[in-house]
Amino acid sequence: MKDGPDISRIAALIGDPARANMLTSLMSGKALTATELAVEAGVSASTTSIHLGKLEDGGLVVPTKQGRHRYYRLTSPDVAEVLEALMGLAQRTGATRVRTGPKDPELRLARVCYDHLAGEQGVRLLDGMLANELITQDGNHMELTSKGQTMLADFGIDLVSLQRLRRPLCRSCLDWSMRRSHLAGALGAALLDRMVDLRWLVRVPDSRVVRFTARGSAEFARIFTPSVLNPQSFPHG
Amino acid sequence: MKDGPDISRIAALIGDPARANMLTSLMSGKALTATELAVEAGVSASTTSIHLGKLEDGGLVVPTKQGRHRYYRLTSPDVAEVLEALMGLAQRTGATRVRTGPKDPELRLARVCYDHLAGEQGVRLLDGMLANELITQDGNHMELTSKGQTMLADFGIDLVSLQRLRRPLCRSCLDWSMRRSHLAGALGAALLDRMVDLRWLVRVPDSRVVRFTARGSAEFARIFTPSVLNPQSFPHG
DNA sequence: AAAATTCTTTGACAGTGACCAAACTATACC
DNA sequence: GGTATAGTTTGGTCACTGTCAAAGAATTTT
Repeated sequence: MKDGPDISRIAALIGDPARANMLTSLMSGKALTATELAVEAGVSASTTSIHLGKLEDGGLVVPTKQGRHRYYRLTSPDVAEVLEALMGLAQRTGATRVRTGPKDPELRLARVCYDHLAGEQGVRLLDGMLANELITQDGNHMELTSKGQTMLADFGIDLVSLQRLRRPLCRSCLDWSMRRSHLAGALGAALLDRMVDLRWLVRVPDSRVVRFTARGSAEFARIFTPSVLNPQSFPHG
Repeated sequence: MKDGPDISRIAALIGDPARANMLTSLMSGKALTATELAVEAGVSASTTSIHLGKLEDGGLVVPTKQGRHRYYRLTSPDVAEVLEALMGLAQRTGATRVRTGPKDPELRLARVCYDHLAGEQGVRLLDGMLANELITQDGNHMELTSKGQTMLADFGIDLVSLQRLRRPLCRSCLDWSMRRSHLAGALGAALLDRMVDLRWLVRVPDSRVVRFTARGSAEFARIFTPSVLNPQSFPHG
């Protein structure tokens, strides 16, 4: 009766605390060097090397050689999605980290999920885009409306080059803290980039947390909030 | 930088092959006894007992004492969702079971995901319901339309008692084989039950596979296919 | 009351895997 | 070319966990 793919190999990879820490660190979307990951995981360099080898064999991370550094990143947003799902279950079953840091509320409000915005604000973003009919959703499949295309072009996002990527433009990703979907995919990533460019938000160093600036917070609410139904004017910066 | 819940505990639980087999077996939605799970996992009764103790401590399964049997089931559909997500990743990273049985194509077509329909037909069901405007979706949050309420009542589903449950009525669940969402939640479960009652489909014993009967296949296509946009008449019985 | 069954506990064993320090390779900087 | 830095490999230790058989507890059947 044990039909389906074998999940134990992958789960075992994530099941080691040191490796889980490395993977969680990589959820910030940044590629990290082996040494940085060693510090995150709290183990020696040699141990880290072995762990990273296993993660690579298992297809969870991918190295990029750059000079004498090896930068590691998650293989794909799919991996990030599974990690988010696990975090959700871990939290609900009470397996929360003992030191539930002061960062926790900030993390719930807005954080990076691999390469796009997650948390309360991430969910709000997707809700707003759906309500404003910038995106239509049908199952897990989402599409940009023509209204959405105009709006995003105005917002400074180059849709043409995004569509040239092999990666799906819109995808939904389940949020561990909100239990709702937020926007992933190439568009989700581009939106995060653009908001950082506009200084709507700044990334907290060495963390997944992002902080909205005062102006960013106001603009974000004005433009991506469901109640707003009329055409918008966008900042150009 | 390792912000967020600790995922390694849960992943480690799933990471043991014997336990992974047990959990995968429980994806059929049936509660199984310790001995049955021992057979599935291919380990002795004593080993099974220890495994089940750990899974219980970890909050992944829940026992029900019944006479001299102990029936185990997954704690919640959340757990099933994580398992599905892991199966998806496992398959994409090529960690497929070596003996990729003949059941595989059937499994992709239609299977039970804990308590609702998954696979190609499961995805088709949700697509059809969205296209026919029986359900609206907004992020991960879905709601039944008034049209949907009428239709489902006609179909023989008691929405009043469903809504009395604590469980959300509509929920989407990501399908490992299709990479699309299918309908979970109380309604997803009720629909599966009803289709079994109507003998539209039969469950293959000791498996997650479900087989559509000839009539069931025709009726299902007629009623839940996106192209159908007009009011339907439903079978009663 | 005795026998059969379901499951847990105990005790013992084996294998695996995580870990580190030190030696080694490769790249970059001066 | 010599030295610092980044990462891997090697060798060895330690702890944990999965495993089973056999005995024990709980419950049903005869």
